[in-house]
Amino acid sequence: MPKIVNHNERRLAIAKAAGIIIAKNGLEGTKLTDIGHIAGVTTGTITHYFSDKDAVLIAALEVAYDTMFENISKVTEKSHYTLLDVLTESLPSNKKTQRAMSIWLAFWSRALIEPKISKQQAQFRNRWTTIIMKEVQRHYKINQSPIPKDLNDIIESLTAHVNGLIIRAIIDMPDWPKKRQRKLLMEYLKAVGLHE
Amino acid sequence: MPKIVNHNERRLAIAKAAGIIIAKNGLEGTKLTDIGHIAGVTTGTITHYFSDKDAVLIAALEVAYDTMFENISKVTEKSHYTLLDVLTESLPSNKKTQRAMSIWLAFWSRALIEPKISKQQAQFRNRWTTIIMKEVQRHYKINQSPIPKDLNDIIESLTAHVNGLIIRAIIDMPDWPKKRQRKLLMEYLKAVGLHE
Amino acid sequence: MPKIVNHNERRLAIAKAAGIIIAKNGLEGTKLTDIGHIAGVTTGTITHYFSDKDAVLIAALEVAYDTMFENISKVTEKSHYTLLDVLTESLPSNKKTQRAMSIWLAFWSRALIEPKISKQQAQFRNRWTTIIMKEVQRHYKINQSPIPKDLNDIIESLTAHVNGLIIRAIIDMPDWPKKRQRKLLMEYLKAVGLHE
Amino acid sequence: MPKIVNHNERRLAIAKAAGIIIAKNGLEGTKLTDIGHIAGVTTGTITHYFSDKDAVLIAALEVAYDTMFENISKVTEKSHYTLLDVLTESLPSNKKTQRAMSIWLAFWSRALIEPKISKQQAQFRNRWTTIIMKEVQRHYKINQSPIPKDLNDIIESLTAHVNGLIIRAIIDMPDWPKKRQRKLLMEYLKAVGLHE
DNA sequence: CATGAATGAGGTTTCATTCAT
DNA sequence: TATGAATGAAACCTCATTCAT
Repeated sequence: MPKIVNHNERRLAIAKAAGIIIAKNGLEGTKLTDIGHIAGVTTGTITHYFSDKDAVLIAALEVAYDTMFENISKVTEKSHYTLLDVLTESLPSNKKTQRAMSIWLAFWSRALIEPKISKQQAQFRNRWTTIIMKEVQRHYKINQSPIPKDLNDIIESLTAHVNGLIIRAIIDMPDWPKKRQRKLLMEYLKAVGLHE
Repeated sequence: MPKIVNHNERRLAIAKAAGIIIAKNGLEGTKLTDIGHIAGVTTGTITHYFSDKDAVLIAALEVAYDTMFENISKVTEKSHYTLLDVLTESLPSNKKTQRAMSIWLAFWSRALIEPKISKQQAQFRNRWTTIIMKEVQRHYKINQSPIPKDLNDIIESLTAHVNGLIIRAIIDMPDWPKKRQRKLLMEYLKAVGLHE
Repeated sequence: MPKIVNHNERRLAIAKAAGIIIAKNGLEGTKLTDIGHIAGVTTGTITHYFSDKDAVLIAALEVAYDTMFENISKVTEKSHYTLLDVLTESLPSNKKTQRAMSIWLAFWSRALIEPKISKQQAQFRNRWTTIIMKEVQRHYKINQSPIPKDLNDIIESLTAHVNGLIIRAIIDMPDWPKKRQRKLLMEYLKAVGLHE
Repeated sequence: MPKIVNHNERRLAIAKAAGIIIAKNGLEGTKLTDIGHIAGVTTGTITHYFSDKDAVLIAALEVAYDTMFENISKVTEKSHYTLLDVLTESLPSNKKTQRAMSIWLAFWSRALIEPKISKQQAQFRNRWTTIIMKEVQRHYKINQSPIPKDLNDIIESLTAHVNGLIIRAIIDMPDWPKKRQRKLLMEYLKAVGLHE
């Protein structure tokens, strides 16, 4: 009988290791040997679980996505929460989310070049848009406001603003503690009628 | 007898060639040979004019920055213009600015890793903040509004929003024609009392 | 409880699968995983039945040899046949023999390097020479000709010629249909007094 | 001013080194590092002069071809020579030609797989056929014999025979000194009316 | 000063073999 | 006995940098 291992578990472990290296060294500074070193395996093992180096990187991106979505879920499962609470989870407020955002950021420029990454990003954006759309509508309902006609643009604007805050926060981390991130986000929401 | 050429001119030509390649292939897909091919020189010549590959890349980034600032200057030199007009120049509205923004985007993730790039980005941000600060104050003056106490946060929020719009526009270019970029920016400015 | 299978049967199945891959991809393009794929087993199973990759390849060569010798036997078992009939069986006239010859050809250059392969080839050649020697003597007997003194050289020359025809036929297959192969062989046999 | 080197000379030196390794280790046992070791350069230099490993191997094959054709030319430039003399030059009679033939043999099986090699071989065969055709016609003229109708088949048969002798001689070198090679070739030529 | 030929370190990837079950 | 997961050595190739002219 052959060795029995949990295929998905090992894939996940390698993907997580890849995420650590990507956040630390950037996408082009990520070497398979370094990933293997963190994961405790050799490069041969990595390519046994992934077709390609690219496949490893994409798996790391997926793990980063999942981290964000899980955080959002944790909030929306509660009985009382505001749109601000949901969106705050999308900001790099703690070490874990910071790393997830760094990984995410690392892929942006590559998405411009490689269609495979571009598709992956688009898929993620759709997931995010769907969630936010639902939460924004919930906000209007709770506040008994009518749903605006240009809802799509409101969502796009909100998305852009959150993206912008993420970048600013990640790049100038010391100047952007969690409180400030949340405060600026709140000001924006107030201004566009999404907080009260 | 060596060819006599203008040192700075050749540096600029190489930096521009580098920008073309970065916008096309991304930062990690940029090879000195490709840059040389565009600039009509070989790698030996490039490293003769630049200490390092990194120096070439940074020069390309500076050229991209200059493009943006020049565009802004063109607007502010006019007699009548609004804050919206100024900020619109910072969006990837035409081929040239799109390329400049792509280059800029390519450097973000690297700024997280390399202090040299990080410093360069910070320097650029300061320049930008200074300009925008002045223009925002001009807006309040023209509209005879008092200058808010949290001016810094307003600038930061504005910066974040513009950054976010740039990313969204570059990554999903076909869905983001110039008009839509400007419209969404205007909505934001109205919401935060920086337009009309 | 392990599966109960016939050891020799599985070895043969794997060797045949190896032959298919060798004919298709050449000796250096032959991977154990591909052989396993054809045979419906994994590499672990292959190396369980064979000491070595080389052992698998040699087994494939043996199968190819056996194909040729079986074909010859089928002819010599008949009551009436000529030397030409026997030799024709050694030419790549149909799909099956073509594959056998391709496998055989693949091993030639390796025989120059590896003594193990070289020995195998020598052994095969001896078997072939013995058969041909017998058939040539039968030819002289039937035609009531005296046996020439330089019989060995005649056999060698004949062997060389057949080898040469095989190569030409395999490499330029479309130009070498069965008829032409047989015709050219016949011309040679006539010229050296081994036909009619 | 850049370094000045003779590009073709260095390519040739590397190709020759490749030929030495191919003859010694076979095609799949040929590593770029070994070639570099013989040529006194590193792998980087090799790939600077050749696009690919394949390109190096093909260059080695071309050098082997040229060796054979040069030997033939040396004979045909003399005032008196026979067809046997010409063909003898195509046999692996000395160390140098033995190596050339070993290289040639190494490529046969690969020609079945790779079209690039196949084309190269076809090109070589055409060159050889042209030469031999001319020499065979010269033979008939000198001997005042009419040119047979099936000249093409005669050439093909002759080619096949020479190929066969080459293989036999290379594989069982100790048993095939130059004299024996020439003797067997002569017997064949006599038998088909191409010697006297 | 200016160039491009040459370098070689190091990364990804392949694949026969090993070993735990 | 039989299997397939895991390994890791080694090969090719890329490309920034160096150096001779």
